[in-house]
Amino acid sequence: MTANETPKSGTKTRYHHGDLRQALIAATRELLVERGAANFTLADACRLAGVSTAAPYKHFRDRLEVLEEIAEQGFNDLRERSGAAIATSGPGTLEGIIAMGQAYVAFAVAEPAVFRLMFGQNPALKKAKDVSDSGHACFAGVIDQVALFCSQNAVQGDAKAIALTLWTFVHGAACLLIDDDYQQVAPGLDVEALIRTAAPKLLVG
Amino acid sequence: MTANETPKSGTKTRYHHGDLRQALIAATRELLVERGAANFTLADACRLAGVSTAAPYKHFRDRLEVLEEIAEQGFNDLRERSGAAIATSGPGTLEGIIAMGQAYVAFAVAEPAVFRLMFGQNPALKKAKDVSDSGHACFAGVIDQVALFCSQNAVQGDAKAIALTLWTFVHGAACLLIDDDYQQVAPGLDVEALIRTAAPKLLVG
DNA sequence: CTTGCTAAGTTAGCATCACTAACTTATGTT
DNA sequence: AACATAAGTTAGTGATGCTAACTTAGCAAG
Repeated sequence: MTANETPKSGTKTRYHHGDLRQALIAATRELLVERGAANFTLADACRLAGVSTAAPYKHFRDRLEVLEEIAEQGFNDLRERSGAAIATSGPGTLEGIIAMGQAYVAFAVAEPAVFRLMFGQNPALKKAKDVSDSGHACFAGVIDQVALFCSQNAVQGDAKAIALTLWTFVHGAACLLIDDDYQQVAPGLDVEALIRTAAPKLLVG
Repeated sequence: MTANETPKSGTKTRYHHGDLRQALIAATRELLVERGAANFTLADACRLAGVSTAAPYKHFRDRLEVLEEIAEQGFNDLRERSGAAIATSGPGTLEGIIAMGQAYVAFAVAEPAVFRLMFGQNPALKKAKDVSDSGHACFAGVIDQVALFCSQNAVQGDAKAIALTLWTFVHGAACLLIDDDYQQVAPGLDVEALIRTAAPKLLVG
């Protein structure tokens, strides 16, 4: 008799106190922004949500399951942003590919903690099937898009290999940006320009 | 009367129990390899070194200071590896630049936890002056090397910008490799080949 | 050789955290 | 109106980071 399937009104109504599950996710995201995943404590998320420290375990197996859910939402978010970038810039075009790269970096900058959850090393998290599937779907979209460009522009060479190359570059840019590593050698670097310059080189070569 | 300056014999002799400072660093590195920085506990390092959990505070300010020292050693290690790669492949050559990139990735693969400490987000760690300086020196070497190539081969364009582009790509490859993200879309990818292909494209344009 | 200073260890204790168990509240159904 | 149960509570366990106060051991000077 899991009464989860038919909540009272529309989208978010749950039992007593409202939707604690989503409230905890929101609180966790807030804390992740402030202090990073390493220093985040579930107890503080409880305090933010105004519940006892035992309450989360009615909704989540683990401290980790909260992070899993956030990572999965992150992949959906990233896929939407990529899709939007392609849609406005034209599928299969150089501009579209570049816009996708910019969207990738923009996402990392907007949600660095979530980005690190998604791509950072966390074996327990990556083994979660939902997260793994979301990630795969996300990457598949990117690779397909690059393959489309290759076929439309008659670019020789393995489309998948090229896509991997582009992803590698854009991912590196995102990491170095959000981890403040660029600041050491090139403060105020224009990463958008960096991508705009490098993308065509890697695409045609 | 800090008696640290003139130890009894040569290099590592300290007071009673031997060199606990280095023993703790070694133990910490071991644990970092096994479980990553997030799940590492100082208490376990103490257990490995065979001392009480209060002992570290005679040698380190903090749990964090152990990590700072490891990060700093990591930058020195990376600089040595880069230097060796250049030395054997010829300074200012394409092969030299590529070898440096491979050395960067090889270091990340050999010491993923240390690599993450060095480049990952950890504001408290990056503010440590020793770590910051080591990092800067390391990057400066790389950039100089690329600049040398540019002048020797009469490549037009800003040498520093090109160096940043190369670093971005190689760093992305290292991250995606050690975080197991390539496995999702391209299991068994040959990263060395990826770098060998991309480097010339980014260098000349 | 003894005395004493002090670096380097110890045990004991604090506050916090993740998580569990057992109890209580309140909600929707019958 | 009664009840079954989802969703919350308090209380408790073991582990952690770190501190305070005590103990041990190495070195130097008298």
